[in-house]
Amino acid sequence: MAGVRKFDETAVIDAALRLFWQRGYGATAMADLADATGVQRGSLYNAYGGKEELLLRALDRYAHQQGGAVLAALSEEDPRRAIAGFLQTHLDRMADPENPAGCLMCQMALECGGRDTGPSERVRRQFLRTENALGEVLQRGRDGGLLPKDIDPASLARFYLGVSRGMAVLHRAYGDLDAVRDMAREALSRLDDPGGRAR
Amino acid sequence: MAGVRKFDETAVIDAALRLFWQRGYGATAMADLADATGVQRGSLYNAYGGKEELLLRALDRYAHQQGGAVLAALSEEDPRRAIAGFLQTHLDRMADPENPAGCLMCQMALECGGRDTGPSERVRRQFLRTENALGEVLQRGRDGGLLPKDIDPASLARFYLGVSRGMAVLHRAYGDLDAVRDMAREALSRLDDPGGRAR
DNA sequence: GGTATTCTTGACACTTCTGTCAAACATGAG
DNA sequence: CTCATGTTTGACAGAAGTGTCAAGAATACC
Repeated sequence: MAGVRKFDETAVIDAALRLFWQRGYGATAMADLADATGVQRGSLYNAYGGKEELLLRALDRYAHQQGGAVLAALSEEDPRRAIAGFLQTHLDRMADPENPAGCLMCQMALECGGRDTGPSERVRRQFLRTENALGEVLQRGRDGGLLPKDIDPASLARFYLGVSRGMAVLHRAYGDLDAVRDMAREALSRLDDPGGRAR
Repeated sequence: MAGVRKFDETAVIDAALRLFWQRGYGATAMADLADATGVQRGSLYNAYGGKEELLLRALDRYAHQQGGAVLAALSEEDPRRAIAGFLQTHLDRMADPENPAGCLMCQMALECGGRDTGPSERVRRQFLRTENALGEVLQRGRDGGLLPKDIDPASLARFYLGVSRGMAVLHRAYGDLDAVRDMAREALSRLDDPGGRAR
């Protein structure tokens, strides 16, 4: 093997992640990537083949970064605290002024969602992964008696997945966290148990 | 006044609405609009000036169409049924095979949400309108004793707005209504009152 | 050290999209 | 009927994006 790659691949994927997140996939050109990274367009084509592959890598990277925090939150034993932590993960990301508004995964879900292309498949898989992780937490909570017996873990998992998605939309639309925080709080109270309903 | 417009303006805005919804704003070219409507590109530029104005009109039209159903649902006296009807409105739209997946307003919120352009301002206004309508229903319900006194109508309004947004994301990502239905059901149960908590 | 392999660079050809315009056309108003 | 006004049409110029490639540069491997 000779002819070693000069540029920092991590930096390139990070830049792609950020640009796609900020401006959207369609509105980001290869030239923008080249400008942002200082890597020549030709090198990017040589290394990745094209824009879609860069998006796929950015999505994987994003999933890896965010997924770490999400899984950490969901590994909390108490199911309510786990779900609260899950929502807090998203709040934290949105509160970070370094990050563009919203959620890359969410935006690509909508922008690429019409066709069944690679990116939309990747997004779907990621959503399912999250859904499953949420479902396990809820199932465990129900089985352990920490959550009401009459909940439907799979259904609630989709609910919380959707809530996190809705939060991202509100964040991007409104530009602030007020509505996002409200939404998280109200969603969390779905698990409240004021009359000791857990049985 | 002479030189009368030949094409059906409604048909053009409808086509724009559909194309933007299906493919996204950036991925739709003026030529696509021209192809879809049979109207020459030059005529479209003459009539609307450019793509952004077409998006604005499409958004207004969409808001008008959807807003009608939403307001009708929210005019139901019983607040729970009103909220249920609100969510059902979105379910109905997504269940209609004529419609592209997701929600135009939602998609433009994300695609245009980074910059503070005309479209994103339009989306924000529409979101606020919906939020307010929801808030009034919840406020009325609380004041009338039909909902628990301890709810926060403004916060819950944002919650249900966000839920409807999350539903759209899930619909577009998954392509089916299963998760969407689950989400609506779970969100609605936030208003449940198993122990007669309304006081 | 030589060599083969891979990366980099800048340029090129091609496609797509935008925005504009002059000329032709149509029609309501007088 | 005539005219003024606004629309349609097709073409044009230019900007932006994509994908490719040959030549040059760098380096691991033998």
